[in-house]
Amino acid sequence: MSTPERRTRDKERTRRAILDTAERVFTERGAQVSLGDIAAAAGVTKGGLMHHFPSREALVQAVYRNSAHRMWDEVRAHIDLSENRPGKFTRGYVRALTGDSEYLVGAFSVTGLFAVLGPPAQDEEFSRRDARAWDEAFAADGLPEGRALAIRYAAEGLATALSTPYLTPEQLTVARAELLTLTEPPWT
Amino acid sequence: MSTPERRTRDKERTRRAILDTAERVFTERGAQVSLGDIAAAAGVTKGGLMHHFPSREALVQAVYRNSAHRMWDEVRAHIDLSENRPGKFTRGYVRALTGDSEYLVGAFSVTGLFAVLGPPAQDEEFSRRDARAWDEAFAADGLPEGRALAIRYAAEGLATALSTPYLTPEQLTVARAELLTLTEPPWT
DNA sequence: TTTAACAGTCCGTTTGGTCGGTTAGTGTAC
DNA sequence: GTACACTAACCGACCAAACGGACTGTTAAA
Repeated sequence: MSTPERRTRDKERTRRAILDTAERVFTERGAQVSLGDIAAAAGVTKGGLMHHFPSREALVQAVYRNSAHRMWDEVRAHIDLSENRPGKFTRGYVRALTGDSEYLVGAFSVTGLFAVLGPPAQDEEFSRRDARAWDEAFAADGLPEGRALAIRYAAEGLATALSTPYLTPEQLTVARAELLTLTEPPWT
Repeated sequence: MSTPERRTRDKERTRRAILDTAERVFTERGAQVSLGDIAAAAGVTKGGLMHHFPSREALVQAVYRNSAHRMWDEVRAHIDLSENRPGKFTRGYVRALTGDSEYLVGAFSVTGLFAVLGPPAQDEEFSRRDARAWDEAFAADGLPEGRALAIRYAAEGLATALSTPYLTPEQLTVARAELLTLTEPPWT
């Protein structure tokens, strides 16, 4: 049959399930959740999880990298290719981070969680490369550096605040509109 | 004597030492550090720590509240009382959060750490009140809401990024200057 | 002498990780 | 096409270490 039937054992399917579940559980309950809890939430035993990710460190790293990639995907998806003026990338960044995508919120939370407060030096080289890539993308966007930095970190601050119950949808809407306006001239 | 001599046992001194040490260790190594490690870093045994803070929850709550108070103190200290125009409070906020005070960085990190990703409902009522107080302070500052939100969250994003090695001092300086400029008219 | 700020020890629980066993998938020979 | 062999996905029981917290002892302060 052409329709991929449901098999009881599927390496890739299980791996994905564990990865997605781990990301969700991490963002919901913090970084200290146990492997047993993650495994249970993913519908596997801890032994099964250990088969796919030989250590906790390995799982954390996989979740982290996966989220980092999703960040890029999501931002690219929010770039309006028809815009032929500076700030295109920055606007995509703002739209992605301040949008209502549950998907992206998880990715950003995990990225921040492990980048800022997670296990030290868990994936240093990768983090450094990723940070540089973001810097370069913003630098190539044609906005004055200060303005770009302000907008960028405002978007990140908003994305972080989205995980709390203290940022109202109205505030988010207003802030988002302001950030998009700030990407347009005059910049002075 | 009027000079407070160094006593070998001093409730308040020890409590402060534990509190400050705990905050430092939390920001350095994440929220999962053990009480034993905190106690050792503070120069006390775990038993001694348990005498001052009967449970882990109690210690976390004390650190959290302490940091929240320090945030207010630091921001107030950075307000220029001679400014007689809108944005006074917001500028103080920016100066405090984007300054180079190691002191404040720790406070903000811990606040964010436990507010966003820490133990759920560890001090919910207090958090809610605190969040409302910040909202009201910004609302009373005379800036357009969107502009105020953008600046506020940019400052917070920058403060968060300060804990990482990926924000250069030059970037911080430029971003800080831009945020201060954004508090001034014209606001469009 | 009394109080309380500690130190030191112990225990039940939880955690990350290991290991041997079980069974579903897959290639191969007939 | 089906029987067989082999690989690997997955399970379940287990262990040593670490943890939070309770408890008892010790000693500086009042």
